[in-house]
Amino acid sequence: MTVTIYDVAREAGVSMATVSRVVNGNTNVKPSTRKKVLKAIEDLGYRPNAVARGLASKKTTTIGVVLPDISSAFFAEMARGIEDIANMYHYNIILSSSDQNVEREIQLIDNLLEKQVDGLLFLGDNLTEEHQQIFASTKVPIVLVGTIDPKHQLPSVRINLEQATFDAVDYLIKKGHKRIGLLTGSRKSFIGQVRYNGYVQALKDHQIPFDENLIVEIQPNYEAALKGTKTLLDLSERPTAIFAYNDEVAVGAIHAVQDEKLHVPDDIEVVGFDNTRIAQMVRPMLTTIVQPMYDLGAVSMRLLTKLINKEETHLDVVLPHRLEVRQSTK
Amino acid sequence: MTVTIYDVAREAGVSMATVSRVVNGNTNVKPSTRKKVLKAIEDLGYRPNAVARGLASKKTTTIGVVLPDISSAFFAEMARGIEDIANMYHYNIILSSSDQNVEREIQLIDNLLEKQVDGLLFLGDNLTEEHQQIFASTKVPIVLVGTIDPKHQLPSVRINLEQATFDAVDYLIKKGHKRIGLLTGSRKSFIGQVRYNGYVQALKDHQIPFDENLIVEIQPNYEAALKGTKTLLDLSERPTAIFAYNDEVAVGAIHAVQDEKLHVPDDIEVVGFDNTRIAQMVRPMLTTIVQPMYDLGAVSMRLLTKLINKEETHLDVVLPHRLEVRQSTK
DNA sequence: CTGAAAGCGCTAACAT
DNA sequence: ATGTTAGCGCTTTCAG
Repeated sequence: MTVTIYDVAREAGVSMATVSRVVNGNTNVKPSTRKKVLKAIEDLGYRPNAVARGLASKKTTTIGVVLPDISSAFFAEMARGIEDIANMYHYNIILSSSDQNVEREIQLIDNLLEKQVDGLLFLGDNLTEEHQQIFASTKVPIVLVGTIDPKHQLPSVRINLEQATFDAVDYLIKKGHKRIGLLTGSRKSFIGQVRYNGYVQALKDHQIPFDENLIVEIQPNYEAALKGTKTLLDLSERPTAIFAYNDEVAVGAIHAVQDEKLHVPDDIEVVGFDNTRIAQMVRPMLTTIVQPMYDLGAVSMRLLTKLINKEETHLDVVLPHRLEVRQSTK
Repeated sequence: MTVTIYDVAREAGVSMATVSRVVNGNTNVKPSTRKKVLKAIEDLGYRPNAVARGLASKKTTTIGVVLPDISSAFFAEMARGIEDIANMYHYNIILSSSDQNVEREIQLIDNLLEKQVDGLLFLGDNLTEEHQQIFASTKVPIVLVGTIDPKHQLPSVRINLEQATFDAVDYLIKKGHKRIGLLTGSRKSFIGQVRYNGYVQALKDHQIPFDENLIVEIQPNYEAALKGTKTLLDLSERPTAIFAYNDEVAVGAIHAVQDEKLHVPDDIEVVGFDNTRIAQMVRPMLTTIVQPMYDLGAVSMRLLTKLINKEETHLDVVLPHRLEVRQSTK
């Protein structure tokens, strides 16, 4: 039924080794026999079986990607960066959304490893003991994207999240704000902790008193942001600025402020995070921390190819971030 | 180095066939020997090699997905639907973005076929002769998502695009509009043609004269929408309503209108398409055609599993759409 | 309920 | 420059 390398060999009157050589672009083939083989391939409609090749060569040219949610603009953009570079190096990617569920993450990684991926890209806020364990169980190269290994043992590419958070809060403080609301994710995750630290550090540097009430932990989505902001606005002494976990949350914050007949940025200034497409698609346009999502994906994929090829490379890449000032701040 | 099924067999004192049986949950194994095998697996840290399994069984439990751009909210949402159902049936997905480039689409499909995917999901506006050809070259089940095969030979799941377009324009006409701008994609693509037809049909049904100037073909993104809308507004006799290709374009249209110091919906009404997350995250919130993106992905993946298992099933599934009226129309 | 043996389609030495 | 020969790690009859 299916035509194999063996059929091509017979048709072309050569051995399968020779067919394999021309298929794989090996130069040691006489032009005339190469032509014969190519013709046989064409005639028979031969399509190489990558699974067989993978078994024989122990390389699958596919890499596994585990991320929280592909439907999120943030991760989708990273995924695109990953894909483009993967493609450039002739890798395919197997994508899996984990919803940040540890058990599921582990299961997905295990599954990917069974599929013999040549490398693994992991995007997720938290690196538990279980993660460390499964990562240690394999020699497949792994790189962390957007996170960091608390133990600094795994390669990663990311921005300096604590610094970025610090920068945003520092910017607000320098504009005179003393009460800055923080709409953030769970402080139990590593990332949540890091961002919390950045916030606290900025306050400390300017000797501004810390108020627990100004910290609201939410799921990072629009609806939760609406509610979380309401909580902030209902405070007896409400904040004059809000730093949001990401752009979607920032948009929610703005709308919640507007719902209270207040004005952004005149009454309350809002700063987002990420600079996803939406940042420029709302009015007022968002002042936000620019995180180079596409590049994070692209660079980590590039790093992974180097690891796969056992090339020398930096193992902890920190990409630049910056604050883009637009209309949601004065 | 790597532990194989053979190692497990030796450790457990059984044959590899038996190990294979317990790994694959075959019932014909005595509980006591099953236990022995499980212990050996645990002790050795055995991880089945899916590539070898794929070669032997001719099933890879992975399906290929070709879509225009994973970083687009529209496709990312569909991808999530695909993924969830794929996971439910224990399939992995290999994702590839094509940028709607025909040559690249063909190449990606070919590559996926080499990888012996068990099924293929294709999302793209256009089905050329080349597509038909490569699809015909394999017996791997294929389903079209969001599009339709002009020749009605391939399974597909979609909404009735022409009807949806008609509905939106019809709605606008019934509100008294006679000059309705259409910000659309290229009419050369099959989809573009279908949507154009829906627009024209609605006009015809209400005996409203057609004006070519009201049709502006653009790339479906925010920036292009800004420009395209400007073109529309600069018309000597400008439209009183605009129907946009998708929500992002609609947002661009709204902002372009506002840039001209006009008001939405009072001066110009705007209708979007898709109902992506952004529709509710802008002010005014978008009136838009609701396209069930997640379901389109989920249902097509479900259909694909049926095809793979050679089960009976409908081959042309049309999912419902509807117009969600919000603030961008009066 | 369990084992033996023959592939699955290809790559990679090793010869020639 | 080309052919021969072992596997790669697993599934799947077929026996027993």
